[in-house]
Amino acid sequence: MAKGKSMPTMADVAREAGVALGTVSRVVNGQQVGGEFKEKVEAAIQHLGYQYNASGRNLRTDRTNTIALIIPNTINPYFALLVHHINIALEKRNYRMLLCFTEYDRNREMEFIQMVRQNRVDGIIALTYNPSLNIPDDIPFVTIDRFFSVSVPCIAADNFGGGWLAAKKLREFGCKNVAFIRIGSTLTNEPSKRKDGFVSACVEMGLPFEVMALEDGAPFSQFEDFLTSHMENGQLAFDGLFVGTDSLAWQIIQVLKRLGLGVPEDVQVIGFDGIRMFGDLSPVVSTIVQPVQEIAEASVSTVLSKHLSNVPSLICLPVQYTYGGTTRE
Amino acid sequence: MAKGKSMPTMADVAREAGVALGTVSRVVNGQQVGGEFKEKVEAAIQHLGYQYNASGRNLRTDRTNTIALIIPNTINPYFALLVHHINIALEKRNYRMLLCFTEYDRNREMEFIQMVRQNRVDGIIALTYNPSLNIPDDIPFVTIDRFFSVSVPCIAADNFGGGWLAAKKLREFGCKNVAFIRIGSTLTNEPSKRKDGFVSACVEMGLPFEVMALEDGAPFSQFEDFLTSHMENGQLAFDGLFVGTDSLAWQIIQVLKRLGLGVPEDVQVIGFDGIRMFGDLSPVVSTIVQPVQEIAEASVSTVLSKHLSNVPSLICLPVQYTYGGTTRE
DNA sequence: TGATATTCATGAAACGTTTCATGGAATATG
DNA sequence: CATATTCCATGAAACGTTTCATGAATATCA
Repeated sequence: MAKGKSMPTMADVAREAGVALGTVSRVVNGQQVGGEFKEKVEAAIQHLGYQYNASGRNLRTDRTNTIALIIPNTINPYFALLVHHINIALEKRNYRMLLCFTEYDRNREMEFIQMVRQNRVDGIIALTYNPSLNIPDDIPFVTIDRFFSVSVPCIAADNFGGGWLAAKKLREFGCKNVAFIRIGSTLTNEPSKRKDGFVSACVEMGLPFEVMALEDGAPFSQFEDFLTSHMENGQLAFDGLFVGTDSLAWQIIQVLKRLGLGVPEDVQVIGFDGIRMFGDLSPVVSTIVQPVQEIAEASVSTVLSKHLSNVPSLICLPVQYTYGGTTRE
Repeated sequence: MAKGKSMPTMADVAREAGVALGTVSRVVNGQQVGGEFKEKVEAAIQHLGYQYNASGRNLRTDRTNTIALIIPNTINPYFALLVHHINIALEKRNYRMLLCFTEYDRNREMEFIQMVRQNRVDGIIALTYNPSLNIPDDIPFVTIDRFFSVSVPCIAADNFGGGWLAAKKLREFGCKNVAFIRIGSTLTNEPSKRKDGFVSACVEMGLPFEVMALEDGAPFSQFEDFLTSHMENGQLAFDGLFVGTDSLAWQIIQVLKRLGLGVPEDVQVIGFDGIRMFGDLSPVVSTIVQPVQEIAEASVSTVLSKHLSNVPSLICLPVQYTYGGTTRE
């Protein structure tokens, strides 16, 4: 390791400044130090180009100022956005992020838990699809979008409210017959409440609805079958669709177009997530936008809060509807 | 920090197993240890649930098994993909990744260099837009897409070849009049070679071409002006466009459609990067695909190679054309 | 002025690991 | 059987920091 042959240490600084080791430490950490001493130490630090060694500090304090983020990947734009905002929130507090990509692999998740323990992270934020994950009880642990137990705080969007809002919006746009479409075995997780909110609102408004749900791994063609089976001479039985995620919504829209249906003229589509093209251009579809920044901020402040026991076990953050071209404006 | 009150150490294991500290260390590190001892130590490790403390090891060895990745953000899909593959390449080698998002801010970059030095990372991989970045010479340093000097290895796609390929493809599709469009002050960087390759191929093939380049921060409307100024009774002067990035290509396509031009019927468009919708669906536009996985792998193996001086100063990796619906198939 | 309180630099200990010199036991060699 | 050799567990030192008890110097008060 070409690591500068050997960087100066506090001892070097102390020698150069003619003070004790502990004095240097207090200067570096911004604690009370007599003016004259402080100047000498700072001069020596400048002169030697001293940079403190985090390894030494970590060892001594048994803290690393690092939070592990366990997440499937960074390819999915929703995850990418989450990583982004969590990093910002951590950095603001002078924390580092240790990223672990699970790729939805449970074995990898287990190994990560072990690895981050070896690295003595100060906390873990996890977005996992493994309902039987063994959550360590000796490290502050917070989940996103997945509820495990009342002793593990969960941060999520208001999925129920999002589903509700989607139904309201479709009604507002004049829809007479709607459907909810989703994929993924998320039955016990927070995002499944999107359906509940949607259904509740439809019932309350007396809006006829149908639900089409596929388990993880089911062939996408089943959606196509579902749609075609609800068509009669070129007309779809639904004039409004609420789809569980933007990604799925996009795929559904391709199918609709292939079936000769216009979006939003013939059928209006609302997705969920708030994905934008290239991360910064306009939203891909009309959608219920997740409050990603707020989720990130809440996750970080929760995992870092010293008294984890006083913290709510579930935090739901408000969502918004955004127009993206697949509904009437 | 609720860190398990105090996790067992090697000393605890040694005591439990009735052996010396160093013996435990050698078992943990898989070094030669007599069978009987090894068993006893492993039993004690199991029994105590011992996990080694990386801080102690880092301090002692002056290595952290961590590489810093300095990159603008993870929102841009190209960056997200890069982060993804670099993480995989590092993990394969039992390295961790310390992520630094610059948000294109030079001050932040400088602070990161300092921070990663404090954290004693074993190397740095950087994708930076700051041509005057002060590159440390005591930490292995590798750049992606930006060439600094022969002493700093740069890994990049074959941008020249990509531009060349784009021109060939447009010609192959029957284009008679083409243009290159780009944005960004990348004049001294690798991606600027996209233009060079494109121009060279056009010249060689005798294909008439034009170049429209905007510096960073210029208003996007100038592209619109450029296009409209090259229109006459609803016809564009070009029947083929090569655009510097997929993101820009997407925006240009929106403008073309607004101007009543069909893509690819009236004008064919090729982008650069290989961005896919939602990270995994089909490509957004026809494009020259960056070999992201290869770039990641090369960056990691280069930064970790012990003898950085024997390493090429520029590594260009081959690109591919992919159909995405904005050219004839 | 003398006694007491306050401030703050000092020196040493401790964090958990790796590594190195030491030497005892077992094995090989003559 | 004596000596040389190998093997490998041991104990201690070291990595760079923070923190704590100590005590000297200064400030406060009667």
